[in-house]
Amino acid sequence: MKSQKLNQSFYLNKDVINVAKKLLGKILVTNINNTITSGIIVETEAYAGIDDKASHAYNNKRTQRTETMYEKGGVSYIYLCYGMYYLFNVVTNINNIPHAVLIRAVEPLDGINKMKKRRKMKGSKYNFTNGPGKLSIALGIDNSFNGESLLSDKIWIEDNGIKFSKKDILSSPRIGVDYAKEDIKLPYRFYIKDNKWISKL
DNA sequence: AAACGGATTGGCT
DNA sequence: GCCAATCCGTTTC
Repeated sequence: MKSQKLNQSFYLNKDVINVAKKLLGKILVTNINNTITSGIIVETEAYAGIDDKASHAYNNKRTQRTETMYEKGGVSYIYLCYGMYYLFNVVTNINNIPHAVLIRAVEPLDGINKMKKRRKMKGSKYNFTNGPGKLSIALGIDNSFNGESLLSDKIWIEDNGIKFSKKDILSSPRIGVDYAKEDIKLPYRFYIKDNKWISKL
């Protein structure tokens, strides 16, 4: 099967949980100055908008930062975490519904040497895309990608025909959202069983 | 194997 | 001023 860029309708899906699961096995690609780097998405988290206490858009919060999430599905939402990491999210649903999926880990595919170089790791023994901050550095994603269309030729997601069976898709509570009160426990993190590139068990 | 602290800055209470 | 959708090198059990 020929690799196929995901189209607008994929991102307009109104069920962000379903999109988070369907993104597993898809390929996240960046093209920066004609350098292609990519990875297979193996870990995601759904953030379900205004009713989700873990979401930046909880309670319909609109700020300069969150405004990107209110856009029509199919753009990227990038924000700075802990003052030093740019995390990549896929905006979903229709205009004004601020749903998003955080990509937490990818399995390296194309441009592996380039990704290692961007990560500036000493030696080669380290995983370099098994976490949301790491994969952004590896793929060259920074704040300039905020609001960028996923139908563009700078960053996009494609379907290579990879399919995981249902029993290989596991769920858990989301990582690092201890502030989210009762929503801490929601099983909105999805990842591939036994995949060595996920951020943690 | 686990625990800890430093890096570094935007966005709130 | 404090905390955050993190990561890494170092220290301690």
